Amino acid sequence: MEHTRWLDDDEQRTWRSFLAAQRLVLDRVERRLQSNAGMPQAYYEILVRLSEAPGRTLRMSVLAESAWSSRSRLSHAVARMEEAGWVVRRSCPTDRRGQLAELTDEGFEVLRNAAPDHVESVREAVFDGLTAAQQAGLREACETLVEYLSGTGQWPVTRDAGPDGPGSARAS
Amino acid sequence: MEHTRWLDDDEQRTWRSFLAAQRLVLDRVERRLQSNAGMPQAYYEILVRLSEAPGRTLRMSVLAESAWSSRSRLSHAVARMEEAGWVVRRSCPTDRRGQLAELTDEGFEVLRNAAPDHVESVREAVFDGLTAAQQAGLREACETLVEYLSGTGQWPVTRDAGPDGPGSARAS
DNA sequence: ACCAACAAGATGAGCGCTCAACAATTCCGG
DNA sequence: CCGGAATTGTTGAGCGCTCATCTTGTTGGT
Repeated sequence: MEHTRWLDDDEQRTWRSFLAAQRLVLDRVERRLQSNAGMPQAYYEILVRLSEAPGRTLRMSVLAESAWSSRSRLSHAVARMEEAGWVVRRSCPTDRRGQLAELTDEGFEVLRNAAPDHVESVREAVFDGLTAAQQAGLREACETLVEYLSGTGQWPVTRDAGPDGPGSARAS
Repeated sequence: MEHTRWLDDDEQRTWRSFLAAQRLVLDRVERRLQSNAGMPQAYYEILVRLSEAPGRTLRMSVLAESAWSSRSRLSHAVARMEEAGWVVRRSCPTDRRGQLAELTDEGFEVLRNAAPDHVESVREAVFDGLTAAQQAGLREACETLVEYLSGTGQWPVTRDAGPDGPGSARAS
C-alpha cells in the first residue's frame, strides 16, 4: 500500500468527535460505577449477561462473546469475581475443556444494588443530552458498525447470542 | 432518588450497540496501532496534538485537555515518551509550575511513519462500513455529546483549545 | 507583606487488560 | 482407531490508567 486514503475534513471531525464522545461518556459512567459499586464497567456487563442467561449460567466462551470480551480478559475477570463471591465456576458436563460460570445469589444482589445508579448515570451521560432523532442516528450507526465488524477476526466470534432482552436484573 | 428512570427497549438497544461498537472499533484500531507503531492510541493522540501546535510545543495542562486526558495520565505518558526520545519537557518561562512538552524531530518522524496505516485502519473500521447518512448521524450525535459533556466536572476542563485543524502530520 | 486557598505537575500503589505461551480436551482425515 | 490440528480456558509478565497524595509555585484578600 503506498497511496494512503487520508480522511477528509468531515471524516476527520467525525472520527475525532467519536473518540472524544466515547471517552467522555465511558470515563464518566465507569467512574461512577467504580465509586458506587466498586467494579469496572466490564465486570458489570459480565454480570448482566449472566443474570439474563437461563440458570444464570453461561459457558466461558459464550459469555466472552456476548460481553464483547476476549477469553483472556474474561478469565481474569471471572477469577476476580469468584474471589469476591459473585460467581462460581463449574466444569462443563458435556465438554471437559469447558467451564460454566454461574452468578451466585450474592452476585445477583450486588448487581441489583448497582443497577439503579448505573442506569441513572448512563441516562445523564447520554440520553439527557441527545434529541430523539440524535439517539436514533447514534443507534443506527452503532448497530451498523456492530453488524459490519462482527465475525471478522478480532475475537473468536461465532455470532449466535440472542439480541438484548430487557435486563432481568431490574425485575428482581 | 428512589424512582429509577430505567431505559426503555429503544434506549437499551442504543446503549448496548454504542458499547459494542465502541469496543469493536477501538480494540481494532488500537491493536493495529500497537502492532505497527508500538504505541497505544492515547499516545498517538498526544503526538498528533503536539504536531499541530505552534512550535510543536504545548503546556502539559493544555495538552491534557486537548487530548481528552487526565493530568495524571498525560504525566505518565509523556514520561514514557520522553524516555523513548519522542518528546522533551522544558520548564515554562512564564509560570514556573508549568512544563512545556515539545515534540522532537524523532517523535515527529515516528508519527509520520505511523499515520498512514493508522488512518487506513480507522477507515476500514468505521468509514468503509457506514453510509454517508450514517456517518453524518454519528457525527451529529457525537458532537452534541461532546458539547454537552464538556466543561462539566470530570476533567479540569477549561475549553479553549481550537477545534481540529487538518492533521499536520500528514503534510510533511 | 502575609498567609490561606488554589493550580500545575509528578509519583507510587493497585488493578485491569493484552500478549504469548501453555495444558487439557475434542475433532477429524486417513 | 490413531495422530495431528483445532478449540477451550488459564497463567504470568508487562504496561497504561486511576486514585490519592505530595511538592512547588501562584494568587488574592486583608
